[in-house]
Amino acid sequence: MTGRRGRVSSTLPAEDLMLHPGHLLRRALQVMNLLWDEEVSHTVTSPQFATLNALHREPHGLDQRTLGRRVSLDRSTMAEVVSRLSAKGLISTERDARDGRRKTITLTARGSTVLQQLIPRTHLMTRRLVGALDQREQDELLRALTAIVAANERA
Amino acid sequence: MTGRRGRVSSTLPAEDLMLHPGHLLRRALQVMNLLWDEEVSHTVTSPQFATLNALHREPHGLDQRTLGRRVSLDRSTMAEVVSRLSAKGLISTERDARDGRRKTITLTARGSTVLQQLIPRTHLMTRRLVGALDQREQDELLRALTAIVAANERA
DNA sequence: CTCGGATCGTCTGTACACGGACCATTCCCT
DNA sequence: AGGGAATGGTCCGTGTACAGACGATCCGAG
Repeated sequence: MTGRRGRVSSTLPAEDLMLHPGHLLRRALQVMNLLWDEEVSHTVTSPQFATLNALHREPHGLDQRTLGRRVSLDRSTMAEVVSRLSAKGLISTERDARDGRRKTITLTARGSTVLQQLIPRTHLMTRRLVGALDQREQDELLRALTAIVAANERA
Repeated sequence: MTGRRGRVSSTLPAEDLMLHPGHLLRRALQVMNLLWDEEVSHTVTSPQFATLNALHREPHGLDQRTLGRRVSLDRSTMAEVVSRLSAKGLISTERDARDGRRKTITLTARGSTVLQQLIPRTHLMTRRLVGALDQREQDELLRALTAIVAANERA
């Protein structure tokens, strides 16, 4: 009998990763990215879409840091995303006149058009992503993910 | 009245990303990675853990491609993960004698020890990750993520 | 007005993640 | 046995993702 007392030298069985929410989150995101490519765009990624969306109806634009907070990207990553969107002509950047540290990011006309075209496609993608779930399960998923994110808003 | 017919020139309102499962998946994974660092390990990442775990109780080892399939990593990424785990001495690689194309990956004694130490920590991490949900909600989340992943097993 | 701390953006280094091109090896069919 | 297709690994390019160091700028306390 492998008792409860003393050191147990035998190794534990391998973990079933399918029971680990963390592992499943990674896999689900992989699926999402796959569907994004198929249904939404080959050129604009989902973080890029989120960025364009955050700039929509912000006539004065947003500085890079604030933009990052809105779409949940850190400084470094936001800088790269901004650089790529800028190269594609979907946003324009300008140094803030009042605060020399800040960079003001604005949606270009082309960026706005692209955003409008992409929005309905994201909904199609989402339908495929959660298509295997019934309405109640979809609601539960949204609630659960929101709770997880909200519980770690700190920092 | 902005009618239903004809081209609508007015722009649609910005999307609320909090209602997009795709966006929430990305954010939830960010939270997971944060908690992983705090609760599990600063040196072994979650894909690395998944890799070690897949090798557990595989005395003959696995080739890189099969390993990748088990943990859901493509060839390129698996190669890098293997390289890093190898550098840390947690796995060992060897050319397959029978099939010169294959590389056989085996868990080292040190890798096995590290894996055993990490397993209980991953459970603590998971508890924090889904701590805001009651048991039923946790089950629903697992079911939903599993369904999403299973629905895209193709390819 | 000046200096010290806070803030913004940049840059570097590390790590996942994937597609495509490429080479070596193996497998299968003739 | 020979040759073409399939397979395994590598390498390159692109794109998130984040921490830490750094310089420029701003802001508030004295």
